Amino acid sequence: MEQEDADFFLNTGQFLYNVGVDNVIFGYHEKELKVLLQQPIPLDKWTVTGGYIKRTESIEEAANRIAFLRTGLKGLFFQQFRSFGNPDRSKDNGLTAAHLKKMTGLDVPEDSWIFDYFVSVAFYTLTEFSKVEPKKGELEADCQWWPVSDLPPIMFDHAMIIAEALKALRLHIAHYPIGYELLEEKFTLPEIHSLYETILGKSLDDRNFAKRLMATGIIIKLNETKKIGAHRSPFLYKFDKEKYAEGLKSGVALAF
Amino acid sequence: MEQEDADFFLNTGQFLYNVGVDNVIFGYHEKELKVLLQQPIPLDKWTVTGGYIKRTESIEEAANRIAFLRTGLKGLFFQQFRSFGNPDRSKDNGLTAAHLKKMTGLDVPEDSWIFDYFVSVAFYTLTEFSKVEPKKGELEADCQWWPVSDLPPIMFDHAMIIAEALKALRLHIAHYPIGYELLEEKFTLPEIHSLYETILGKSLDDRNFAKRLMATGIIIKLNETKKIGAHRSPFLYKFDKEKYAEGLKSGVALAF
DNA sequence: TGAATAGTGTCTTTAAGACAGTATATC
DNA sequence: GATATACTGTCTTAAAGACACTATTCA
Repeated sequence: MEQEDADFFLNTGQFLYNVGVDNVIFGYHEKELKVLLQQPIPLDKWTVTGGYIKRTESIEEAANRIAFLRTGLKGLFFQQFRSFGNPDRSKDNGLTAAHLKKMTGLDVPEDSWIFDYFVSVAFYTLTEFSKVEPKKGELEADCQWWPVSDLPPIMFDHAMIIAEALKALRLHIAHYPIGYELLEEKFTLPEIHSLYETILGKSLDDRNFAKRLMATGIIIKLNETKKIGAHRSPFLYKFDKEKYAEGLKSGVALAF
Repeated sequence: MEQEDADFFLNTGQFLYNVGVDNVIFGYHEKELKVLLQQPIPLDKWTVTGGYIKRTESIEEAANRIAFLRTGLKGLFFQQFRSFGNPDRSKDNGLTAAHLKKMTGLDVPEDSWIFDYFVSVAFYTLTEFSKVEPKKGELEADCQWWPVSDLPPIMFDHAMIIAEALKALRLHIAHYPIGYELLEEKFTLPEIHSLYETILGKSLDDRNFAKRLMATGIIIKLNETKKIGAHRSPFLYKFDKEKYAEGLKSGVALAF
């Protein structure tokens, strides 16, 4: 990848300058909310996954392409929530051409465009993380899931980006349905209840939760139960696709 | 301005490439909601006011600086609402180097950075438009207020940007206090009532409006009345600065 | 039959929404 | 006193929130 690298660090015209995309990829599994982070180089600091925008694609397409590189998943639900830009945000004294050379052997020009002032258009997305095997990029040292409640040291302003993403997600959940990407096709009431509790970070009264969720009409009770352990079998539900799509468009009232 | 122009069109390093700021500047005055638009060149098409980001400033600072250029106002309330970016969004066959040359006499290179793919970080802001004398830039043909309900032909994707800004403003109004920038220091209930009706584009029951607005505590009734025509004099109110600031931070319930 | 989880109904409190008559100022 | 606008209170309805018992499964 010698020549490609040289081209990349010089940016021969494939990518936009000074603007990129950052994806806060949230992953849910069994009452745990995690976020996918990567290590740009072997430092004990992490960033959200992000990348550059090709001249031929929209910012949304860039976000999708970049998320696919790390997760192997396509067609995720994406939500743009804010853009970040100031001259100091990409400054981190750990990330220099010299350190990159030392750790990776790559010759990166000190004035490479990748060290320039970048405005970041930030998106968040949601997935079921047990299905995802994170794939690190060639220029990254690592890429893995971290619990939202117990993050490692974060580089740049990415701690703020994650915090804002979580805020946007929690606001979003009050106005739009959520869960399609995070649950099996058929799921139980306790499962979706835990999902909402985990994302919102607080407990929700089970009776009121069920009452209101059913009132929206976005889920349908099935005539099957899920066999679990030595306990009463819970009924299975599925999303009403049409009502769900309509809720995504025009909103639902779910202010838990 | 010869040399400066040449420098500008070549971008000698003062501005970021491929990313800029667009401001949807809303103006309110006597029950009318307007938006400040400019004509980049003498075409019968208009854009929202926008500009480029200096390498030394944040995107918020850029938005403030650019709004100041057009309105002469500083310290406006700004709200970032979305970023727009796709390869085709800046394509408008009316805006070419040849046409610019013809209309303005300026020699703009056909491959100037200003014709490139731009990601736009969009903000909206609010002001009292009767106090503002719009100032067009040197490269613009015109700059003036247009009623939101009766817009001229709009260039690029700026009709969508305006529509999204209005949507964001109307959503914002339900969660945060508004009006500080749009009303005199002392104002009457009917005045703020009209303001909300105008922004929301619908009529609000006067009794319920007053009840809820007072319940938030963000306005204080004064012991003065405003002398108007041959009618009962309405009481004056002012914003409770602290409650207002707190409402901006943590939100208020004003879902009209 | 004990342990663990599923599932649901009612009451209270609060907020939203609809609605109309009295008060005040000026001419 | 005619007119135009300011101002406010009550009732109804809907939603939110608090709360606890019964049902099922199987070890």
